[in-house]
Amino acid sequence: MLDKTFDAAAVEPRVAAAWEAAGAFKAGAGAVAGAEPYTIVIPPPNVTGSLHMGHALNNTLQDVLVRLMRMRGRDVLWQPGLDHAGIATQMVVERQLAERQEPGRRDIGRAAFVDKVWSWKAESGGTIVNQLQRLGASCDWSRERFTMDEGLSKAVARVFVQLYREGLIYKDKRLVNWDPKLLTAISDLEVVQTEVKGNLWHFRYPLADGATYAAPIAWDEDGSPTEFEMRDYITVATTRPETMLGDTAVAVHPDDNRYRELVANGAKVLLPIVGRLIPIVADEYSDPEKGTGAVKITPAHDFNDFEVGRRHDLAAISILDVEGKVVLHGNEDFLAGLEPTEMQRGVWDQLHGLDRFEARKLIVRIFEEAGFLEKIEPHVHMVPHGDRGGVPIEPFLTDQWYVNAHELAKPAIASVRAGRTNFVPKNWDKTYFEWMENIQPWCISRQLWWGHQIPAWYGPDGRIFVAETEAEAIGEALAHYVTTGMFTDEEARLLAGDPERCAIFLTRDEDVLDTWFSSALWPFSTLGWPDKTPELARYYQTDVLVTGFDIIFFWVARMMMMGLHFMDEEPFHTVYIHALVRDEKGAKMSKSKGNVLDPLVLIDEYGADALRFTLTAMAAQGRDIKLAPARVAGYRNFGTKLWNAVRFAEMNGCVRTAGFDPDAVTETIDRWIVVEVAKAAEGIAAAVDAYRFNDAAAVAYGFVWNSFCDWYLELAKPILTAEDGPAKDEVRATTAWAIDEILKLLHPFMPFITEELWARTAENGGPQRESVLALTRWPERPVVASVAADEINWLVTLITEIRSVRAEMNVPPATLVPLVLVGASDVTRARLGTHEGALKRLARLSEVSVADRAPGQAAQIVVGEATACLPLAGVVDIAAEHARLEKELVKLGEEIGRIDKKLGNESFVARAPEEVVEAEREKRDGYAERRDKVAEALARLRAE
RNA sequence: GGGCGGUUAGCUCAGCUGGUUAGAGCAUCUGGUUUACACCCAGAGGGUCGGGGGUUCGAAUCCCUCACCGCCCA
Repeated sequence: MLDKTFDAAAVEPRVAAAWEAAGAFKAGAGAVAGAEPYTIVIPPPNVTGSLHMGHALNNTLQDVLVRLMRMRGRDVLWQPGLDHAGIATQMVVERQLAERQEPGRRDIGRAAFVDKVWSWKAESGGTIVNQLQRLGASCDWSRERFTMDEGLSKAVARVFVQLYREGLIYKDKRLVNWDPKLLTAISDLEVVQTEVKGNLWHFRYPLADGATYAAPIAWDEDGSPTEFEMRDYITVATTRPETMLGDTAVAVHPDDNRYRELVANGAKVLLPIVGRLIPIVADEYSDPEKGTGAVKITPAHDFNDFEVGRRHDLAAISILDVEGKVVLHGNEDFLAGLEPTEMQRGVWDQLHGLDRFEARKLIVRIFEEAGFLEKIEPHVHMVPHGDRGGVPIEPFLTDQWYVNAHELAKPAIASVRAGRTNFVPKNWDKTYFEWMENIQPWCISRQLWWGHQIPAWYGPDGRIFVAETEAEAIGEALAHYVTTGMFTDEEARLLAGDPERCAIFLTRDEDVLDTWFSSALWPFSTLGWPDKTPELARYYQTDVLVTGFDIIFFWVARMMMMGLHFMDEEPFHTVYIHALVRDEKGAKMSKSKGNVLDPLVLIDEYGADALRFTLTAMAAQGRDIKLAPARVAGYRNFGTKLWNAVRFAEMNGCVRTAGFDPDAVTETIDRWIVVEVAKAAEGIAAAVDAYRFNDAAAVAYGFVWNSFCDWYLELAKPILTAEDGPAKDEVRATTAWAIDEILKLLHPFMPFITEELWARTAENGGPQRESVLALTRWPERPVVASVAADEINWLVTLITEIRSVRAEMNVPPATLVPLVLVGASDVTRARLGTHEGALKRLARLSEVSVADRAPGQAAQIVVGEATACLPLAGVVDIAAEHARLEKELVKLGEEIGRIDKKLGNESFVARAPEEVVEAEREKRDGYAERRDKVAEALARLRAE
């Protein structure tokens, strides 16, 4: 006997163990012979991560897809794994070393540090895997992969080498986003723009050689200048004063009349503090409306300035070191062409070695003291910050490795254009195109130790040898240097046999690759590529990538590029973009706001099934999910409802019957529920196929609660309480069968409770279960038209109407009243006979009869062709009944009037489709018939 | 500034390609222990579908516009 409620906490681990024992999630488990593969690769969570709501939603949806497909007999692989999260992981381990007061990364050296990272991973990495299992994610955990695995690393090396040889990977000196705290380059996508309250400092740069110009100082109403003054300086505004040390120009707009002559005359500015003569260039980058229309140009410290510098062939002078400290001494680029005065030297000495923010203060002070500071305006602006390190990033000029993303993006764009890969919802392709068509070179090198070390070696002359292994690189290098005459054949042979000497003469690039470089290969590297494995042949192309829109650039774009280049086929034909989970007020969940809902806490409180069902039910396309715990509680109740329905069946001896044939049932309610099951199965599957998860959940919920519990079981009660007999046997068997089907239908959404009930119901007898529910076939029965549905609809309407009238007339529930049906057809009379028990029970009737004439003092309800009369002399307020009928009459009159107006409109009748017009006519007839009957009932009442 | 999306019952949201009496859950109100379930049952109230304009025989649905809100990219 089942308890009154489902104990999720106790059951979930047991069910999980049963799945594990059955190998239920293994690739191909439960597949029918000759099944088509169905593949999803999990968007690899970060090895340092723990489960948040986004993961919970993402993986619930994948699991719904995967479980449904598995039940339909497809050869399913849901490939799990983790990415190694270069920066994040390195930070975690470094922090741990610091907390334990152990020697730091640089003290112990690279090899020892990487060992520490691996031991950290073994101990505490990947907690999210267990958390995903708690959610019920039916991944093939036996195939779990990690981007740093040997096989995946081999794939990374192979890809790097091939792209290098194809010229699609190259080394370049460009501005990168530099994190001065973590001392590494990061990609655009790892940069977050944060609003900062800063200042706009207005600096006066003196013009060289006594040049002057007329600057407007007063304007008329139209904004035309009316007064001018002669100036021997030009004012620039900046949010980053310290970068002025690296200024190499001042830019003005070519159409800006104020400066036209200065530009034409080749006037120069004498850069304060530095003493460099820098040109005034005309460039459209500068906005004449903003400030003075003149802007300082620091190509080495600003992305826009870098482009301006390129256009005007300006020097890029970097004045900061990797930690963001000013470096002037020994800075060749800076010193070039300068002849500093004593005073300047003194200032440089002060500035050298200062942190960038300290330098800022000092420079502002110097400008102020020199009278070159015009004004300071408070200014709120966006400052790029590293998403891991949290400090403002510094555009920094360095040598890095790049992928020619522009080239790789071309086929990736074409695939989506041609519909070989489709976004769901469709409009996300705009975001994809927007980004892909403006894609920048992808900086893939990172100055970290944790990650795939770049397979590039440098010879003594700096020549680069790129190869998958060190041995190959040495071979190539020696061959090369023999041809250049550096070594003889003999020397080369000796060197090749002496690894230690090789290591001295060839040094490997110290940097590692961006984590996303390896994630980009995920859809095929996890299947064994570059080896030609059976899994690769079978499961690539995968079916769908399920992810959030914020990750389109990270995963979708990169997987598309790499998949197409190396597999000649898109990694997935569909990209389902789901919503963001927000708090109940619609705010993004964040630790600082303290509005984070922890999925694990919700699982503890309500069970994994409740959380999953909630997320599924709320996963409407194109709208964010505002999650309130009350919703989870509501769907927990749904689980309890199911649990109790099964409990009720158990109490009534509803045991599964061997060879039960749903097509052979004869009781009306049984014939009805058989078809309803088929409808629900079809509705759910169709909705999931269309990625309309919320629709699927709604169909399942409505079917189980409203159709099955509220009506089928209630209608079954009179039969189940009656004497034993064939009807009771059939209802029992049908109930047991229907519950089996319901467990299947709900299983993709609520796997734990359904699996548990699948096992518990088997304990009550009946045939042995052939497998766990997870591997049981999904119900696929044709939906057929059935007269039983009409009959049940009639019954439901009749009961509902009677209940409604009773409530309205204030008939106490305990009072049983007689029902007299007037004007009933033969069919209705027959139905009345069939369902008398249910009718009496559910409408709380004392007796049911038919008559030719309505009894007096009765409430009257028109149901189809008949009128149901509740003789309520003494119980009912006849005046109230008058009013009720009159109200209904008015309402019917309004409806008819509305339709008449429509049908009276000539162009409606002429232009609307025939079936629409016909439907309106039928509707009108129905209303009219009903109106007549209600009018009759009213007349009868009045005559009394 | 560019792009995307939203605005439907007190709340959270459905409503796909224009034809419904505009739905659901929660909340509210009324009543209820009846072979499961009070995490329950029955019944009820509540919306001029953000404003304005247009297309159409017909608009919550398509178009334009305005307002407000949100997100992404500058």
